[in-house]
Amino acid sequence: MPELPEVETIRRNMLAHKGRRIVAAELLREDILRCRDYEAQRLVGRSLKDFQRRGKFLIAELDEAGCIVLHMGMSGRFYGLAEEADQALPHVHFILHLEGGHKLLYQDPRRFGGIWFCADAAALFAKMGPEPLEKDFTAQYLAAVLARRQSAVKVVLLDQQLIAGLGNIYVDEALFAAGIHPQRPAAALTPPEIKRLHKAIRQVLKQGIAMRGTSFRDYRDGFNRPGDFQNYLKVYGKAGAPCPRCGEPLQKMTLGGRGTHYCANCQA
DNA sequence: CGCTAGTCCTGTCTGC
DNA sequence: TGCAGACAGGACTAGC
Repeated sequence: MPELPEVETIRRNMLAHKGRRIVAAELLREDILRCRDYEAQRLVGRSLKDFQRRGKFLIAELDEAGCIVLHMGMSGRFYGLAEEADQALPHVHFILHLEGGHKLLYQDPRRFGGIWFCADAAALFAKMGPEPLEKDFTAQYLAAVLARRQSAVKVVLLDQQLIAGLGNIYVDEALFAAGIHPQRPAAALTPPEIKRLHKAIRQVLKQGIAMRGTSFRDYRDGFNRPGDFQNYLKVYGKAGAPCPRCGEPLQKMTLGGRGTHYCANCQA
C-alpha cells in the first residue's frame, strides 16, 4: 500500500523520464479517471516537465495543459518499461508512451487508486495537511492537532487532512518507535510523548525512503522492483512474533477498521 | 465540526 | 483437492 515513502521512491525513479515527450497515451479503463479537465489525446506532444509528490499523490507536471495526478490506492503500481516489453500484463489501466522507446504503466488490480487529468492540481490538495518531512510539521503543530481530537491517536495520524502521507504501515511503526499505544485518545498524549511521536514519524518515513519503500505485498517502485523496508519492520504484520524490544508477543487489534500491530508491554 | 460505519475492489489466504 | 468465505485497507460519503 503505497504511502509517503513508496510514492516518494516512485517519484525519484520517474525523474529518469523528466523532459521526455509523450508520443501516445492509452486510457484503457475510463472509470479509473477521477478528473477529466482534458482528454487523454491532449497529452500527445506534451513533455514531462517534472515529477512532484503531495502526500500519497504523485504529480506529473506537463510543459502545458496542466498535469497528470496519480494515486496508487492499495495495490497500484506506476513504473517504466522498455517499449518492446509488450507481454500482456493484467490490470493495466493507463499507458504513457514516451519518446526514446519508453513507456510508463499504471497498473492497479483492486482499483482503489485513480488518475486525474487536471488543469490545476492545487484544488485537489487544498484540504490536505502538512508534509511530515517539511519544516511546517513541527511538534507544536502535532500537539495542536492531537489536542482537539478524542479519537485513538492512530486514527488521527491516518487523517490526510491533518498530516499528509501517513498510512497503516508507517503509523504502526512510528507509534511503536515512540512507545505509544495506538488506542490512546489523541488528546491524552503528554508533551514528552508528542515530542517522541513527532521524531518517530519523521524517522520512520526517512528510513522507509532510504530503503526504497515497503513491499509487504503489492508495492513496486518506478522500475517495478520491490523495496527493502519490509525487512526492517518492527511490528507491522508481525502479530504473535516476539517484540524486538522486550520479547513479549506482539499484539494485533482493529482500530478505525484497520489492522493495528503493537506491543502491549512497550506501548503505554 | 467531530466521529463512526459503510462502500468500493480483487488476489490471497483459511477452513471445511 | 476444491470451493466458499474472510481478509487486506485509502479515501470518500452519509448520518448522527
